[in-house]
Amino acid sequence: MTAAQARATVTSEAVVDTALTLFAERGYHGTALSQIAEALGIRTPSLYNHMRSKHDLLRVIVDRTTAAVLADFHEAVEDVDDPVERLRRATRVYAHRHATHRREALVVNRDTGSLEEPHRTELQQRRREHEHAIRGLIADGVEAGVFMVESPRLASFAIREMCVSVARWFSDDGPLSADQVADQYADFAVSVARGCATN
Amino acid sequence: MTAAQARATVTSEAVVDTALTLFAERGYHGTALSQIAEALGIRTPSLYNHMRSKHDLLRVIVDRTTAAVLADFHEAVEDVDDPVERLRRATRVYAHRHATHRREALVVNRDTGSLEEPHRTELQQRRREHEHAIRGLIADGVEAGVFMVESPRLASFAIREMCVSVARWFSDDGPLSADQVADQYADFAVSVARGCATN
DNA sequence: CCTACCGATCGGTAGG
DNA sequence: CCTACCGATCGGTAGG
Repeated sequence: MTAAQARATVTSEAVVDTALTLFAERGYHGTALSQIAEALGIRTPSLYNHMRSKHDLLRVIVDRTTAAVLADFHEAVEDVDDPVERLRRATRVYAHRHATHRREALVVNRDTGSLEEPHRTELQQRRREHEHAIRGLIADGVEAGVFMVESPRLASFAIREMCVSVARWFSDDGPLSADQVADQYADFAVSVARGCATN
Repeated sequence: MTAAQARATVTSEAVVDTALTLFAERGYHGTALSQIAEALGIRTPSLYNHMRSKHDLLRVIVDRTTAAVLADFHEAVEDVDDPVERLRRATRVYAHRHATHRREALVVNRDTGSLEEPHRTELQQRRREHEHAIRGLIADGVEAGVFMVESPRLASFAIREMCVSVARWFSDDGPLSADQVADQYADFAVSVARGCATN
């Protein structure tokens, strides 16, 4: 089921998925509902059988994605005690998600600002939660003497954005798999936290 | 000269500057010319005395910024031979620029895709030039035996985006100056390139 | 799922 | 620098 067909039958999921593709490509404000409808092979008003509004499509996308990021994190670090390994796993799963869910990442990072209140604040809160979690892992490692950074806050910013950026270039047709990229980025993250720049 | 005043006199630079602020805040497609005009205290059609089109405003912003990034780079590494110091200086100046030119960075990274051809391709070409330059520094260090990464390409992606992200959180009112942030990010970059994750 | 249609707003032009 | 105005398109509704 790809594009225009006679008397298409469309689901809510298909609408979200198509919105995801187009929002990622052109941005939320750069995408018209008519384009989403056309990609699904229906007329614009028919979309309203499957969604509340354009804004709600964005809200759903951002909501799901940030929830999944937090779930990933907790699953990745549970049952692991070593601070280095905890950071490695947390960053690996975060980078991995950005290779396998590129569209979601692009939309969240580009268009969260277009959310209306109270959604915007709620979502930023959830992203902050992930940032604080990563920052905590780094601070734990510093306390344990295995990491050496001046500011866990700065390091967490740098490490997280490094992982996020995978969404901007990763391709399934590229030379490296999502797993391979995630492993290397996890190494980058640990290198940053260890702080081996000064000799 | 801030907002609405009776019979304002506006310059081309003021229009670009105001566009920069609003594009950074709401995105290119999320900003109306009427909002730019209002911020300048004039009517929308009067903008056309100082610009060619909305699209051209974006083009000018992206064009200037990418040119400045390349100029920064070349000035930073000239007369430096040590590969470690070359990477340190290149990333320091890049991070520093993203702290001091936040709006420009946000617009370039968010809205370059909204440029029409041939501008879009031209500008991506210029960004690629910077990426290749950073990649080259890393490859030089690997060859010299001072850096240790599997893929200079991946490392350059990670390091560059790390620096870019400074624009997303830096504040003049924050605890760290642009210089201090730039120094720490340069350390992060060198740590990544040295590859001290595996023990 | 459709056609018909809404008010609002968009970027931009004419003409002074 | 302005007023007056353009066609196009926006997100969304009515009603079936």
